[in-house]
Amino acid sequence: MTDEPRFTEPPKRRTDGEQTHAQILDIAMRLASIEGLGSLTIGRLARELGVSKSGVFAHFRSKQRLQKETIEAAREIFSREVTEPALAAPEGLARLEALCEAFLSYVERGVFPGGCFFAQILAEFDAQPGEIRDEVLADQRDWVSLLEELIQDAVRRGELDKATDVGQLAFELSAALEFSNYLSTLHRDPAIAERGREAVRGAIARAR
Amino acid sequence: MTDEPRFTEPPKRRTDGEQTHAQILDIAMRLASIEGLGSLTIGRLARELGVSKSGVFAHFRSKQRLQKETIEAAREIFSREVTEPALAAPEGLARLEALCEAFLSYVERGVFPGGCFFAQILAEFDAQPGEIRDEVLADQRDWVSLLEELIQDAVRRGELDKATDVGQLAFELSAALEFSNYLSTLHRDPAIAERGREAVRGAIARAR
DNA sequence: CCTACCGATCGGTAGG
DNA sequence: CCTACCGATCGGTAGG
Repeated sequence: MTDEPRFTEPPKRRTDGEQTHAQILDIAMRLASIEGLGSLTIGRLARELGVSKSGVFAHFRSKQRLQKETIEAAREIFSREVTEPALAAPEGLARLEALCEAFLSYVERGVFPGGCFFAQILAEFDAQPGEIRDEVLADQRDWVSLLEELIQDAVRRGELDKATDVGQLAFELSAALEFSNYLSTLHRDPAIAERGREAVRGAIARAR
Repeated sequence: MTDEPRFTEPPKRRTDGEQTHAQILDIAMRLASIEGLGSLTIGRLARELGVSKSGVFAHFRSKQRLQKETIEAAREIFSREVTEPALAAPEGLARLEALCEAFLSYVERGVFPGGCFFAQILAEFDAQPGEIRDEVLADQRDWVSLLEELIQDAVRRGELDKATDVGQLAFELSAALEFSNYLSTLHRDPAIAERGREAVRGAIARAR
């Protein structure tokens, strides 16, 4: 691979070892979003970075550990790019709408080159019991909890109907967002994100 | 012996080679629905079937070919389990509803042990250009075309509103069905299919 | 369908 | 971070 633009270096000082560690995880996240977390190999990462295989291995000591740290690094990106911007919106319905828009924007902006990292590993590990699937389950629950919390807030404030089925609305919003992610990635067509936006608008309008 | 003419012999009697070929594809579909089409290996299939690696290899002559034939075999299962039963319903809205229900039932019945085969390879190959992705694209287009056709029929018959956005409704139904598949597979909770059913009912009700 | 093999790559270890 | 290595497995070939 060629040198790709990196995130601008944060002002804090890192040791060389910490920098390399972070660089490995950066490449790992991008690769995993495209080819899956199971297709990650230590040798491949070493080639991409131009170091020896055992040079990469030394940072993680097992493939499982590499996979888990890659998920953890992706969580930080997701928080920074989706959750935190949305939580900056005013509480209530506006914040719920901001979260949905932040997700669609994150897919459109290509934060991960293979689409949403967590949508990828959901489909990859949904039927493969083990520690990775448990992580996927936890992330899925956190996402649904966040959505339900924002929906509940909007209901409490009278911006959504008291009779709203909170779990059902969270399901329908998630379905629109995640399917939008898969189709956008497949077709590379910006019109797909608009389908997602319309679905989100419709689901929210019906709950008013 | 088998030298005598047999009039009772079913015409679909296969040679041993054809039977083995079909058995390999059967295991390949199941495995791919769980672990992905990229994780299929010839050696693994050989072990599962109790034959030699090159015994399996001889049937396909390349991994690509194995993958493509696996997709083709899965299409036949999908037709038999989802599309054909739905097309047996009366034309119009009833047929559209039958298709959605047939999909949810196919997921619930565990036709593939890892959930819908095509949802799996959609997520797996959406960002990996190549011949497999092209197959995924074609299948996705066929699915959307079928949905849109049934929606259009229902509109023509006055069972759905003339103002219905056909493409948008097809998107929303697909989103509910596919997300239902991923979550059902992840949680192994029958309540998820009900979320899907409710989402389908809602989307159709709004288009009436 | 088999045995016997090929070069490449896998995750991981030893020792520095 | 490196070289050098381990046994296992990969896709694929040769010859039967």
